[in-house]
Amino acid sequence: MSAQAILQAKRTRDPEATRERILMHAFEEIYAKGYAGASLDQILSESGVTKGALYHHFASKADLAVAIIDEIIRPVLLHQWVEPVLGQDDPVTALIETAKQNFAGHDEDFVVNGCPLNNLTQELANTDELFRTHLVATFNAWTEGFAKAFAHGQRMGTVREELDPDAIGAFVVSGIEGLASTLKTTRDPKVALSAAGVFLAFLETLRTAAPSPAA
Amino acid sequence: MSAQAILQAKRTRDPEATRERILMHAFEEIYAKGYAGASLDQILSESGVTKGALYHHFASKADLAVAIIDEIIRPVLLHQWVEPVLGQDDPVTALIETAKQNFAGHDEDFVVNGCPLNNLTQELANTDELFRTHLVATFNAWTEGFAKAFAHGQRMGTVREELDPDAIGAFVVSGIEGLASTLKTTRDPKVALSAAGVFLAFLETLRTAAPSPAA
Amino acid sequence: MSAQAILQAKRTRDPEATRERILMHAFEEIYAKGYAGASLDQILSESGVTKGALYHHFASKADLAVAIIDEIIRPVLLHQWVEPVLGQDDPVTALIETAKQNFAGHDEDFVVNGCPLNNLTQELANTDELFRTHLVATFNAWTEGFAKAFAHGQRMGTVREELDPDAIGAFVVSGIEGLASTLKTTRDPKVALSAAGVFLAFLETLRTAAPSPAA
Amino acid sequence: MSAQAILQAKRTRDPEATRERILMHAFEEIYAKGYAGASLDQILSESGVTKGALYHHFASKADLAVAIIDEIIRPVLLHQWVEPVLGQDDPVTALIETAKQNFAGHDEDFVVNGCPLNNLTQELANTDELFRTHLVATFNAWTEGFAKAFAHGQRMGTVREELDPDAIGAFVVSGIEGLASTLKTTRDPKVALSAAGVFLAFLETLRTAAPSPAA
DNA sequence: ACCTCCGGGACCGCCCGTTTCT
DNA sequence: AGAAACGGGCGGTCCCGGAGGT
Repeated sequence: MSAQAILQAKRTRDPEATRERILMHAFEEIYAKGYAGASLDQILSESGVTKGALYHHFASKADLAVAIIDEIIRPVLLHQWVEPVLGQDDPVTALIETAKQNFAGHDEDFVVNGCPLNNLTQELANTDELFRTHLVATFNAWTEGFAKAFAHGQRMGTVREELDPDAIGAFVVSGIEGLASTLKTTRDPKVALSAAGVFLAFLETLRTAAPSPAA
Repeated sequence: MSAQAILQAKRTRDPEATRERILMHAFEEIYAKGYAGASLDQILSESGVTKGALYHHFASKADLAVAIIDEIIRPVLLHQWVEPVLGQDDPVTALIETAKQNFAGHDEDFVVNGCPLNNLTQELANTDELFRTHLVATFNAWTEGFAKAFAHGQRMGTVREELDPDAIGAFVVSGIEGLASTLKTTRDPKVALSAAGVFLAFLETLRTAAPSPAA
Repeated sequence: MSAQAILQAKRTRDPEATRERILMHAFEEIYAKGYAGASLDQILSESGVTKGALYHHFASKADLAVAIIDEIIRPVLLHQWVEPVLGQDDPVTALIETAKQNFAGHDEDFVVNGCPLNNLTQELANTDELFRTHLVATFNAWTEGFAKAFAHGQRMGTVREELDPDAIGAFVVSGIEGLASTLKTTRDPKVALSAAGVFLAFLETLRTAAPSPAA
Repeated sequence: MSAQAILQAKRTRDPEATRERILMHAFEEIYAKGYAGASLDQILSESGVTKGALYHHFASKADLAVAIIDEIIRPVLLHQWVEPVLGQDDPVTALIETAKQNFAGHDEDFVVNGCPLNNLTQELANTDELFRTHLVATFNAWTEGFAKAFAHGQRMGTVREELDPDAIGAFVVSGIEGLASTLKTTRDPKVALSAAGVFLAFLETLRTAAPSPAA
């Protein structure tokens, strides 16, 4: 069989691609309407996939949601927030830059729909232990990413030594979630950005020595 | 009509009480399961009220949710967070005390179900303009309450003058929401409280030079 | 309100009648296709009733089936088999006559679909304890009806005294079920009737004294 | 191809064994849950066979059921009931012994699930002509087996001559089915055995004048 | 001979809302 | 003001079967 034939075959019968199609469209639908509000039929009709294919790849709607958390939300979150900061000798500056980009370069989706993790957390964390497990795992990965970054900064002498990296990591994530929630509520970037400004000002206080907030 | 008949009628025919019953049980159900996940039939059977009574008092499920936002969530929130701070000459100290109480004296509900406003915001802010209007109104009332409190503190000389009361108010609310979300996700008071500690430490920086908590 | 007005109102909104409509059509459908094979949507469309009405009167498909057993199958069975025999001084003769009528005057339904009790028993007795409870209750009512009739015959001196009424009652019901099953299988009244002939010949042996089967 | 490869292939590619696996597991599932209630997917997962293999060996679910009737139910039934009786000079004694064994040495399955033939008959005899054909063929084989046995007994002088072997055969099968149904309904061996006692007593009346069980 | 992947229909249950009536 | 009957539609799930591939 030639390489071309393989490619052609891939087009008509490609489980990986099918799974991906479902996953992406399901993410969009759930992101926009929430877990309970999302309709599998809607996801199916928009992705051009059938019931049979869906239930071949996922055991249930809940299983689909779990896959979205693990395979989409978590990696994207880590990519957007942790990667640019982790391993930097000056994590505070890196984090501030990252935050500015993520809040300023906000796509419409982020303003309207908020943070995907936060959405699912609010809706599902108290309904099903399965969901909470995967949501917590994502939250922890995010938190620990920041904690590691700050600890490295402490070793490098750019972050104040007396701080607890874990506590700061948790607070930073918590703050980001709060700001995302505020942005989604008000839909007014001005309000959100002014609140974000206070947040960034706080981040400055994490540095060692010189740069004080009341300079 | 005999006196007994009147009493009997009073018991079954009490519009205010009926409305209140519906409202309270609906709040509980929606608080626990979200708006989409809540079932009117469930609310009805738990409150011992019938469909007829429900639709006499409320035009629709959405109308019921709006009433919950306006008549339960908003007043409770203002009572718990704004009242203890508003008008205080040292609002920062008052806020810190309030925050400690609200986060430490956490009832089980708050740990498991999170902040009611945040829950509804995440689920409904992007689905229906009606909902968003009432959610934003609540958010603004909360924010402005803090802003006023800080402005008063500035006039009293307990809060640093160069700060923008509106921005701080928005950030504080945003931070509270984020911490509530964290608590709901992890269900681990230790994690949430360590993040909250950072938040409180930040609040301390809002004071004027000489920090006089018990002055 | 005049009597006519009441009747007219009854026509448009008559819960009893609606319940009855559902019950009858559901019985027909389940009788013909079995419990698992029966479709609620089919029952609804044939009875002209809607889902809302159905689930107002019955909690589930299972609940509907239970109502059919209790309110249709059991009374009809007792009416057709037990009533003509119970209290008769010569129950054997009465039973033989009844059996002849029920097997000979068979409607098409009985030949094709068999005994409703037997059908449901075969399908459901081992799947759900709820079903079995109601099926056993029906079976027992039938059996005990015959037992009482035989005991009365014994007191009247028409039934041989050494026989155990309960055992005979159970055997007679068992035999009727077996014959109904045979009729349903073969759809050949000749075969079924020749087997039924042996059954009736056996019943003759239950009498006292003179009339022996080999007379 | 190496010897090992051949062995490996043998293990996975053994059409007869695969067919047998499917057949046995399908029988168990249908026996327990009925035809409509049985799930092909369930059968497949329990037997470790795939859809492809199933539809290679059987054209449809119905075809599978037909194979079960012809290749499992019929031979087992004939083996259990007819073989011990056929060709015996005293078929009545042989039948009584067989019946005692089959009803007393009841395995749990038989008590709970009843007679496989009876189950399928009740469910399917009136839905599909194909099914009925095979069910009737099984029923007839059973009936005729008994008829032959009784005719032989008549020639041997152990069975009363004036009886019609076909009628008795049909009645006996009918009676067995009825007793099996009773046992399945009540799940109470006492009730079933007392009814069975009456049945066996009837069988005794089939003998010629001098009852010589051990002659 | 066998297997993964997929097609699409239909099922039961529930849900929100309305109507009729007291 | 409140109670009960009813209207329909949509929800997730599962199911039988077939097509494509090895």
